[in-house]
Formats: sequence, C-alpha cells, structure tokens
Amino acid sequence: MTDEIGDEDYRTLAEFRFELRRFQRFSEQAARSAGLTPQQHQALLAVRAAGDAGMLVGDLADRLLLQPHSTSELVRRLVEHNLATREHPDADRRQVRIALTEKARRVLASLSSSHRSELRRLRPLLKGMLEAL
Amino acid sequence: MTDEIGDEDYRTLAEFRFELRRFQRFSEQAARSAGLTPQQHQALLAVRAAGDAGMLVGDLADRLLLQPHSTSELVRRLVEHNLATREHPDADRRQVRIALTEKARRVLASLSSSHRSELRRLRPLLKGMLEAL
DNA sequence: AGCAGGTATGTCGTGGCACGATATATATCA
DNA sequence: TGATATATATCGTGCCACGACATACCTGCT
Repeated sequence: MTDEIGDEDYRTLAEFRFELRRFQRFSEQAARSAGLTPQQHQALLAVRAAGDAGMLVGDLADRLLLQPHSTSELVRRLVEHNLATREHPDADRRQVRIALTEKARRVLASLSSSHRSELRRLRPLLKGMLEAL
Repeated sequence: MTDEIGDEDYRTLAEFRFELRRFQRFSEQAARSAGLTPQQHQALLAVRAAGDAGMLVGDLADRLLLQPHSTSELVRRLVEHNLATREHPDADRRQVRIALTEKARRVLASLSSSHRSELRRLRPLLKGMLEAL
C-alpha cells in the first residue's frame, strides 16, 4: 500500500511463509503420529490452556477461529475418540462444557513437549526473519 | 518428551498458535479481497521470490510443501486466471517454467506491502512468545 | 540407434473438513 | 406467556490436496 517492496522483501516474506509451512507440517505429522488430526490437537491445546474449568463450545470456536457449528462437529469427534467429555452446566443448559479425558492429557503432554523443542529450534530463524522485515 | 510441560507452557503454546491462526486469517482475507485464493497468493510469492528466471513446477512444489501433481493443478488455475504463464524450456521439454504476468506482479506488490505491515505489527508479540518458550 | 528405466508433469476420482442454511433447545424479558 | 435472542447441532455442499495412474520426455547402456 504505502512504500515499495523490493526483491529482498519478497525473499524474506517467502522464506517466512516457507518456515511457517514447515512448522505446520511438523505439527501435523506429530499430531497424526499421536493418532490425532491436526484440528483435534489444536482443540485439545486450547481447552487445556483454558484451565481446569474446561471450556464452552463457543469459546473454543473463538480460539480456533471457527464457526460455532464447525466447532460442534470437531467436539463430537473428540468425544467419539475418547478425548473429551461434554457436559451441560446447570446454570445454562444450552451450553456445553468441554473437558479433556486422561487419554487426551497424556497425548497432549507428549505433543506439547516436542512442539516446544521444535519451536526453540526454530526461534533464531523466525526472529531473524521478523527483524529483516 | 524430555522435561515436563506446565500450565504456563500450555498457555504460551496455545497463544502462539492462536496468533498464527490470526495471521493466516488476515492473509487469507487479504488474498481473497485481491481476487486470489490463499494458495494462489503463496504460489505467486514463491515464484516472485525465486527471481526473474521463473521457477519450475517441481521447485514450486518444494517451496509450497505440496506434491508435484497438486502444484500442477494450482499452476493450471493461475494460468486460467491470467496470473502466470507456462513455458517448456528447450533444454528439457518435460519441464514447465512458470513466470508471473503483469497482473500477478501488481496484485502481489499490494498484498506484500500489507503483509509486511501486519508482520511488523505482530513482531513484538511473536518475539515475546518465542522468548517465553 | 534403440530400448529400459528414470524423471517431470498432468488427469481423474475420492475424502475430509469447514461452511451456509436451517433446526432445536433453552434462556430472558416485555 | 409469548417473542426474541442465544448456544449448539444437523444436513447437504464445495473446495483442495491427495493417491493412483498416465503421458511425455530424457539418459545411459548395449
């Protein structure tokens, strides 16, 4: 929009996106090796990060940037795979509160550890590219 | 795998992924506003960053982390929308060299400028989260 | 030269995932 | 109590990358 973009900027932008794709590929691969789809992994992480009280379907939709009804389907699959439980709080019985199963917590702990390592490995590279912009 | 992951780590990982999703949403939205699919945008950026000589389908596949035949379909759509040209080099007539059209270069310049701004805006946030891991 | 095998790209059919449109259940408030 | 809003769910659809396979071309070996 404002100032010009030069060859070097294109290279940096392309390189940044390339590294993001590699990270996502790493993450997808790790999730699938653990028996999860990438989306299921992201859902577990978001619920776990929200704390012990669990999370509502709508809140999860906000964090995943999905439509509520897409999130509803995702949660159905989590329950189907014994990764989450659904519960209607008495306060508002339209809502559905999601909590993780023991199995989910176990799988997520392992995935998160390898992700932290991978991100630490990528850190200098990503920071360098962010500087270059 | 090695050391334990605590509540704080889960929050940082979840926040990092949330910001990545937001950036991708921004990027998708920007691409669609410019009349491109997100994949088309990434393809144009990769070809542009490769330089004036253009790029082979296989090289583009490597940069986009796609299968060559998926990339072939993507390139077909680029040509269809007057965003790229295909050419068989004399040296090896199996290959297809991709070059950007003027239209593509114009659209990409505008998109890249807004992406650079957005990334500069995000920079402190992303760097902070990378530190926290 | 000619053929066997490799390489670069392309075609076709399929599946998964998020979406739009719509439905259901529950809550809130005039 | 009825009207409207909110939270979640269901159903059918479309898109994109993939697997399986096909085609064109190249290269080395004999």
